[in-house]
Amino acid sequence: MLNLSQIEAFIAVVDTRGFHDAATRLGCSQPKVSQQLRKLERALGVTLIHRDRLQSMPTEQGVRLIPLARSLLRTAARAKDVVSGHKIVIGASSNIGTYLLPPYVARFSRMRGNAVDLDMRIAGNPEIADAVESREVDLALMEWWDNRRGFVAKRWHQEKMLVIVSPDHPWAKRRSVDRDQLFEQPMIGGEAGTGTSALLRQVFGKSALKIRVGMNVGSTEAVKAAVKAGLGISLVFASAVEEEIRSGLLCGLSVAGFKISKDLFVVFPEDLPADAAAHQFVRMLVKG
Amino acid sequence: MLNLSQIEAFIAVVDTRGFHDAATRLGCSQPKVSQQLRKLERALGVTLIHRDRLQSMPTEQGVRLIPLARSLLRTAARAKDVVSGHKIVIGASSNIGTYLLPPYVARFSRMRGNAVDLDMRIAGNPEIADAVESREVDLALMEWWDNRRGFVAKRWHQEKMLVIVSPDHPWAKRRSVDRDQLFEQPMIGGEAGTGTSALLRQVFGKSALKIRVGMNVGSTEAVKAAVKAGLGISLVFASAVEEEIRSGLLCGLSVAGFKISKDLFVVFPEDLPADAAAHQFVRMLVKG
DNA sequence: ACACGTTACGGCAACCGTAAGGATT
DNA sequence: AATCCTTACGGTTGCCGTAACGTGT
Repeated sequence: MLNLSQIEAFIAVVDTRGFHDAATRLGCSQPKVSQQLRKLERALGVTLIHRDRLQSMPTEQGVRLIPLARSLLRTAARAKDVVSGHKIVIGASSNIGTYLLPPYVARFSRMRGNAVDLDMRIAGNPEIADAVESREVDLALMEWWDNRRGFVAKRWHQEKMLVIVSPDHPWAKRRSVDRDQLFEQPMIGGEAGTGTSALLRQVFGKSALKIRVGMNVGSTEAVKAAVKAGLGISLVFASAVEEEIRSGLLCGLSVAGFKISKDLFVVFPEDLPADAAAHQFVRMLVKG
Repeated sequence: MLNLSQIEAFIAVVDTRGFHDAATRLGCSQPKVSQQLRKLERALGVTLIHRDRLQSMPTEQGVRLIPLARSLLRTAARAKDVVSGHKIVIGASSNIGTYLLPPYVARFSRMRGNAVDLDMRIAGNPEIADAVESREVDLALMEWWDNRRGFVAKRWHQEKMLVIVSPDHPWAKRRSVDRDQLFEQPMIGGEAGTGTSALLRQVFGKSALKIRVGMNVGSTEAVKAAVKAGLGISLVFASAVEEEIRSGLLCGLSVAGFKISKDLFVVFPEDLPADAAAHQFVRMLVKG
């Protein structure tokens, strides 16, 4: 049977790129790290770390192990909180976690006082999907969910999406833009795996295929910066640009004749007990 | 640091509702289970199992731990497959892959949860032979194997072969046909390289040479369609025509005085590790 | 008395830190 | 020589199976 302290040693070596530093971080002797690694490698039947004088690097197989290893450690670390039931971890995709979640968390904390210790994990939508599946988080607020077995997904919010342009853009003074005009402009893409292209197909049908994504900058903050700099236009959460639109740093437009909004889901395990704190959070979301 | 074998013991007790049965399942002594549980409970600072004379049940905290514990075990079990990077790929000749394999795959998936990523490759018998030799597939289910070096072939199934005719055929009402009558009719041939002609020689000896193959249509689905259309008779897997015979679309006959059945083999590399997921699949096939 | 879990004990393997060894620059 | 990992060694720990011991039916 695999041993978590071996996994911990492996991750320490990966992070510090050295056995000695890994030992320091773990607070143990360096030969112990060597031994743990060797055992793990024998158990798995592969070399995980390429030892090098300058820096020890994971092998190809080691790289494949890393995400699984981190997941194991995070899940194991949660065991204490889970049995106590007093601490819950909420996962959220970047956009949701950044622009929508904070007020809910504040409200929940006020409701429950400090009876419940609340933690958030914000990451990309695909990472959060894995995190809820492996129980690293108790529930997840997501932009897109792929119906994995054993989980419930409920729609809890419908977020309006806005086309944004810089104040120098020809459309800056307009309130809306025609579909065909929109398609002519290349768009700046944000976070991957959030289902935005699926949403566009849903709204515009086949003609959505005409949309060109000129750049993909990975995060909404980066999208906003790129649009402000006049690099192009984009489509983002209304909540994400509320501030900039009010202060005139960005201009938000709708698409004439279309209502573009994204359904947001809360996802949790089917077997989440109804009296768990996490379940109360879900009810708060879905009701109000 | 949490220990996975403690978690394993916990889950075993939860599943079997008893320390003794848990020990049996884990293949260890019962006091060991007690000890593991006590350690886990001390580590988490709570009682996880309510010991009872009749059945041991998880406490409220224990219940909360269950999903996380199962997740940990599943993830840990995946480690080996993940580093290997090889999801299991099962090769199968068309007939086997189409008519026999699916229930086995379903059963294996249930056994192993989603811990193993299973893929199938269905192609002609010769193609599958090459695929297993070049390690494109981890194991192959075949109708015929030419004893290439470095591989093990085990018989895992004996499939009954039926003569099939259309419901309009003079033999339609009969349950069996004489050998000599069979030889008079030209047969429709199916997939090449499946060893059917060798099988016929084995069953009928030299007289099998009298068999004439009037058409060769390449696949069993095509054979069935041709026979239904009254183009001739054929000899196919009983499993392949079960449905049609039940519904009267085809009639199946045996050959009087002969038992025609084809041995099916599972083929895999000699050096396939005994603990590889693919090897477990082989064991499942050969045992049950 | 029986069924089931806990406690006690002892042998043995595994762990882990110190110290020495190797390899590479 | 210096650095970094591996190997060697020995004391200690703790694991685990057998056996004895509660405890409730």
